[in-house]
Amino acid sequence: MHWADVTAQALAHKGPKHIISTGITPSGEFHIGHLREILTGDMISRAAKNAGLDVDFIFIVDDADPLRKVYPFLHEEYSKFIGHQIGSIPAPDKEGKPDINSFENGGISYADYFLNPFLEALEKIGVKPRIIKNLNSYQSGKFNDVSKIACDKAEEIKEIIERVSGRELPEKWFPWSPLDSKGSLEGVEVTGYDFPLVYWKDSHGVEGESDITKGEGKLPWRIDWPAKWAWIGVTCEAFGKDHGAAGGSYSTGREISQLFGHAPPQPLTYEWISLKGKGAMSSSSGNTIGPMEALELVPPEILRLLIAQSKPNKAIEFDTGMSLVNLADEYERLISRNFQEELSADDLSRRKRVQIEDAIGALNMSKISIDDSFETSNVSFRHLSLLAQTKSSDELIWESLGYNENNNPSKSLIDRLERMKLWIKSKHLPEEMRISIIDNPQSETFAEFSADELKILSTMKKELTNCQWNVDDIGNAIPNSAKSHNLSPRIAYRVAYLTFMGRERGPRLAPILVELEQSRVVKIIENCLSITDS
RNA sequence: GGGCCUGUAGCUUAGUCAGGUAGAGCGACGGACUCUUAAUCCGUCGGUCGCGGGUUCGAACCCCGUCAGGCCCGCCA
Repeated sequence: MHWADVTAQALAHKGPKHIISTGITPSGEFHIGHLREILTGDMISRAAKNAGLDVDFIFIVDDADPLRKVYPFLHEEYSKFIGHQIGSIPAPDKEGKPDINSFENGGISYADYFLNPFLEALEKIGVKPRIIKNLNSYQSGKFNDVSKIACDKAEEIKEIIERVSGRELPEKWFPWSPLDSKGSLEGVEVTGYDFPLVYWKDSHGVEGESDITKGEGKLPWRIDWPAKWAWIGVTCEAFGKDHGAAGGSYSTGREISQLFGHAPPQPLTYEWISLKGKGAMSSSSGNTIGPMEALELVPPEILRLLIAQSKPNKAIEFDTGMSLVNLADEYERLISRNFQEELSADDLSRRKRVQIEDAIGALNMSKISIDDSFETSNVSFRHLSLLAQTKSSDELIWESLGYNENNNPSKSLIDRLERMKLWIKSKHLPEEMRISIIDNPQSETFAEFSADELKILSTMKKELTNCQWNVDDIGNAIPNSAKSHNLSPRIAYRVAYLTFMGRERGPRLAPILVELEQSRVVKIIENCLSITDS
């Protein structure tokens, strides 16, 4: 059973109606690590729907959180906004400076600046959550009841956090962070509470009051989270391992949730996604691949497959090179499998059955829409990469794939080609996939050539010198150079790849060679022969 | 210091909750297609299940210990 189905089954035991939640703070650029948060929730939702449950899938945008510091991608001018809520401060301009002018004239906030592109990416990936913005929720009174309970039960909450997390809270600790005289949540000391007012003194020595029913502050994270569960009615939430550890915010949250009269949600902890060889993904270090950037390179199904095929508690190492190629290949293998036939095999072991079912589950989770059927494209990722690198126009590519005026390529195939072209142009294309002709071959490559191989190379030169310069004749010339010596064409291909590309295997040579000048190709072989002669 | 998660073939992993012959995919290797060679098909190789102990007729799985990596215990999600 797919991991999402396992969670869905646990939910089914609890009741027929569920609110599945995810949440992210838009404090900087989103990356595909954030995608795991959303997709994990999305996949549970999908599995729960398949199980016949009534599901509401939500994405809480934590834009009531304060700006923690001036991140490397921000201008120093942001230092005056430290501690201010990211939903109420200006978005950065091109230089990373706060665009105060624009913000005051109805421009977007810091939080929306980072959130909006992510929402666009989500749409392409087929994720359609109900968006709940935290700051607005506080301001519109959604938190009123839970905030009152929290403040009324301050001592109980303090006891839970100190006992469960094992840390000591300050004497003056209070479960409400008021906004100070400048609009910051930092350095404010609570001096009293009389519902609905919390009295405070800030770091500038100013005293004031905060109405907890008007969003003049917020609950600290460890209370804010279970408070959201309570007022929204969250029954299931996937969260990162930072929250999942014992003594972490889920541990304290599940107890605090009871104070609000709400059963804690079904948890699912997921691991980080790291960039291969570069450690955890992190917005501040610039060590990121954004969801939009990833979507420019691969179709959304493949991004979904990345998340779907790994169990949540497994760390994912991601890179935009061969990992993506392999993932794309994996996807193509999956869609071309005949699961019904595999499942109906007589000697099917239990293990095998589970594996097939997991594969079906992962594939279903990779669909953009639940109703999508799969399109078998008949062209592999690698083949498309070859065509995109060798053909001079799209028309020639479609022609090569057998399309014509009466038989047009599908929209998704056209999209794939566009992405492939971007990928080839980008820095992400792995060397292994890049097609390059070696004009001046390295002598080491030929040191081990056998007498047979040398004979073939020599014959190949003659064949290529004399043949017509078209795909068919070139295609025949290579195997013929072996056949004329009664040798396997396989050897001729090996020789040809080593000669022209410096490797043992590769894409079909004729379509590549035909793009080069005949004299240049012959010259390459001559160069090789002169090396091997000496 | 205390706690949680992860460790299975060269790589990605299933199996751990309910102990019963370690199972896939990729790669590698070999062969076939008498040849559209990054293709397809067939086959082969490959595992002291991190390590040590214990329980058991039987342990990847349960228990104890230990090593390695990650995370939490700071209003850093």
